[in-house]
Amino acid sequence: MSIYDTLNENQREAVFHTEGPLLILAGAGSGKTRVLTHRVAYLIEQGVMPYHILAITFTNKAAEEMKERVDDIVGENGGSIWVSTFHSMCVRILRRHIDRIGFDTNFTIYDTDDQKTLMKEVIRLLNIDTKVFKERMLLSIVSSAKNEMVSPDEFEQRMEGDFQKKRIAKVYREYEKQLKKNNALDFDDLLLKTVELLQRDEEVRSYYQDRFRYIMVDEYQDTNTVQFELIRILSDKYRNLCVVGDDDQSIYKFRGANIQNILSFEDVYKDARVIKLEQNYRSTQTILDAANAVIQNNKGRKEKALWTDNGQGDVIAMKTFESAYEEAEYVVGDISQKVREGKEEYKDNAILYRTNAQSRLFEEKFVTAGIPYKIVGGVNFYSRREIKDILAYLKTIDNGKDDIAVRRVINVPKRGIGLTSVNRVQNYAQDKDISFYDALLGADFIPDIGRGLSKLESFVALIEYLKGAKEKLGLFDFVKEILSKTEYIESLEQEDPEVAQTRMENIDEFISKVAAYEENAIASGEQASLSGFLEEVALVADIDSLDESQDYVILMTLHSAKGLEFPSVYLTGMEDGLFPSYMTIVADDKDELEEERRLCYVGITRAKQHLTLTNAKRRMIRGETQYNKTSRFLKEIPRYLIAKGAVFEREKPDRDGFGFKPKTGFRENPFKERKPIKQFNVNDSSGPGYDVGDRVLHTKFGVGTVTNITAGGRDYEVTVNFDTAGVKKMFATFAKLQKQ
DNA sequence: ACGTGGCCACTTTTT
DNA sequence: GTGGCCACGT
Repeated sequence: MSIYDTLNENQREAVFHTEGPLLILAGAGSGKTRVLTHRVAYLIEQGVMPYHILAITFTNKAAEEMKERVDDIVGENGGSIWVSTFHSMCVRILRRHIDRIGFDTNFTIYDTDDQKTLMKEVIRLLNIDTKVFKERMLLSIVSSAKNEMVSPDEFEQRMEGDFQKKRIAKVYREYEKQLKKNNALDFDDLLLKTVELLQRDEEVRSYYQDRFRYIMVDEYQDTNTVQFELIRILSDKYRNLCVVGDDDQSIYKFRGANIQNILSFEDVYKDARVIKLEQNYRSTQTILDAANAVIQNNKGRKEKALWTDNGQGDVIAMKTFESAYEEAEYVVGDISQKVREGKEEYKDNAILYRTNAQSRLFEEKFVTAGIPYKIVGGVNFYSRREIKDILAYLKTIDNGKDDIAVRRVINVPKRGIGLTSVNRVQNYAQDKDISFYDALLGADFIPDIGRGLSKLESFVALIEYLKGAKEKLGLFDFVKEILSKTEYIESLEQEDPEVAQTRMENIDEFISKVAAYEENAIASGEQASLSGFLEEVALVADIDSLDESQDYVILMTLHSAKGLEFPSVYLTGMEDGLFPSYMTIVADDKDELEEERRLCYVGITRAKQHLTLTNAKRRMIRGETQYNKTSRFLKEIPRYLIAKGAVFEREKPDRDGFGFKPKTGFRENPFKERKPIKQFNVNDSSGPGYDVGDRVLHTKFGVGTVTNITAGGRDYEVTVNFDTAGVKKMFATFAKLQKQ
């Protein structure tokens, strides 16, 4: 009996085929993760050093899971294999070697917001008319150029003769120049610069080629041109490249994914072995039939048909509602009922939708019904204002060349440095061709700076002090020091007491993340560096925070759902104009519609047992009521698979036990016990109101036991071991822990 | 220097 | 319905 006995014939073949290029066409739910992990185990068993194995996944979460599962099979041996996303792998390589192509190794990573700010700057510098070229559009053009590995020079050549487009080439060039000046890379650069480095530096190239003798790439259908080039170079010496993907699940064309990477893999690698995995272990036959029926309407795909042993299962539920409001009410009520009857847990249920905006109605219903839920995506935690402010301080201290970060915090909290002063510094820096912060260091040479000088000097003194503090303190204490020395919290309260509460909760969560990062680093014997933390933060996706051990209903877009599975799936907003989106309908572009259809296919195949499809006749979009028709994708599902529910009537929700509170009364979120914000200066003898050993309740982390309390200068620092969320350190003032 | 009020564009999806 | 931006007033 070996671990490979549980695999089917095709899966085994994929596991044992270790030498040379291999394409695994893995249909949804066909056990590709099992194949990949077993393949790693097999390689190690065959005597391959773990050190020589590289596995690339789509998200950090997938990478974590894979590491765990490999460890389960081969023990800690798996520890030294590289499992990471494209982006984190590139960062790791670049941090070591990017100086060889003329960047500092402590570069900053720019997120979408930073890119926007930078682009605005470029637009200003070049006097671009934003009526003609929108910054959004410019960014997307630059991004696709980078994804296609087109340099500014090439771009300009291609645009020869078109005056307008030549202007875009100028924008591209200037944008690149600014990035370099700020010692920053954007997301696309992470990939592009790595390829550039490998192409240009023979020594680095052969080092990594020799290191990564066995390379595996998951979700291959969503790789773009640079990513393809990257793995092509890396695998060029040993050619042991195994890619796994499903062309029917390619949904990131808008982000540069090149479906040709998978469709023509066999043309590029003539000796490639191709293995199809068509047996599905996830869903019922009914669900698969529906998925197959939908996807069959696409033309450009590799023919395949999923099948399963799982049996027919339930028919698919389909409900039409008068309004989106009723749709949400039904879904929430249905889940609530199933849980009450003990049929399922909350976490068995996922609500999927096309656009993030649709989450709002569901959220409202969940709050009133008192049901735990988790929304994935939407406004990224790290792009909230207060978090970006703190991050900008950290970046300023970490990389003084990052002008965008410095300019963000120079007057936050308000310290009387206005636009005029900032512009003077800016112009001076530009003149002398030095960074913004370097200009501040020599502020007394700046012409006309006048009364602003003392304020600038005290800002510089603050940053310089913090730079010193960074060396002496651990990361956690250092972040606390920043908050205290800048008086950031106080300024929040002063500015707007209403939202200060939420912002402080976010800051509290951020601090917990810092603590978690530090503990994690110490546990794995690494150094908890500021740069390391910033890097991790820049590369996390919201989906990475999904925690299967927590019992909550999960809400997310169809895009985020890729790679996941749930016993019950609600595919909501199945309306023409919403899904497929209005844009793709009017674009009248077959390819775009096919991509939407693949998205539908992804959604359907997330369901293991129960699939519910819903739509609403009327819904508010951007404050306007729209009347949409049933989604064309719904009509592609054969009728016999569907139990069609009548149009929803408001049928005595109370007797049905939907459990909704009457509309009047009880509008407050029951999770949030509002207490007056406790002031700083807790130097009184009362303590935080609980003690070591007490059981306490936190709004986000649930119940836990207090393991430590230390009195800081102005606040108590509490360590709590939460039953589900693990150990967290936090400030008593933010945490608002309730003694149980 | 900084706050405010009105106008506008925006929403498809994200590492 | 919301957030960003500009113009204006203090």
